[in-house]
Amino acid sequence: MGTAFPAPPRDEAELMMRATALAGRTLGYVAGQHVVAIPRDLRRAKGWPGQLLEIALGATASSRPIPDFPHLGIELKSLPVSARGRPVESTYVCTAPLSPDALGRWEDSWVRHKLARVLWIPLLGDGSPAERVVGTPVIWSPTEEEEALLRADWEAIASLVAMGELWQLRSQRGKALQVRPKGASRESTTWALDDGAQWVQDMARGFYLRPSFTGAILARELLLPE
DNA sequence: CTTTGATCATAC
DNA sequence: GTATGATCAAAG
Repeated sequence: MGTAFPAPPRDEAELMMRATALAGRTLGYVAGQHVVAIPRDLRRAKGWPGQLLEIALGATASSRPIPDFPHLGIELKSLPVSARGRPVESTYVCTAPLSPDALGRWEDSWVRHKLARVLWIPLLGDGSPAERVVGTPVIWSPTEEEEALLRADWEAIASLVAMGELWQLRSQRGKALQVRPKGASRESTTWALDDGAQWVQDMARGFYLRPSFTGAILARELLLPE
């Protein structure tokens, strides 16, 4: 049996060693190693795969707004993929603040910092959680092209927020980065500055990466046919 | 089949 | 409510 709660990895190399060692294992096996209960499906345990991988790899950030491996500056993201290695879901990045001050500039935005270095762990299979299989890990930082794409999408969104045009924050915007609802329900709200510079409650939203964007990363790093 | 809008669990 | 971990499920 493995250690219930492994210590954080010393460095990126050790993290990659651990991640590589998980490749080919089922989530059921990994859960057994760390004495983690397995849900029968993900309908009421949507974050389970990600949280299991955090435990298995020694992540420490928990629910704090910092990278999963703070001392390494690395964010961990599980990524469900099809048999052909294509992402089947978008990837949540972070909350989208709806006021210009909170959004800040691209250079010091949450999105840019979170995506500066990411460990992607593909997960294969769409059956029971226990039967899903860990894929080959990918450690990634945005290329110049990818950063430019993210920046352009982010700045288009930021300008809408700056003008208080909250109704224009639609999911269809953005080639790589989109804004979508993010909350417990459609009633989940957050404070926002509207076009009359008044503070109002508006639907809570988050930044997400489109599957085409994450798919291109996997295809390149794993030499998959696109 | 892909995308969008909605939703679930948990910590604080 | 804000943050983390995301996927579900209806619509296009």
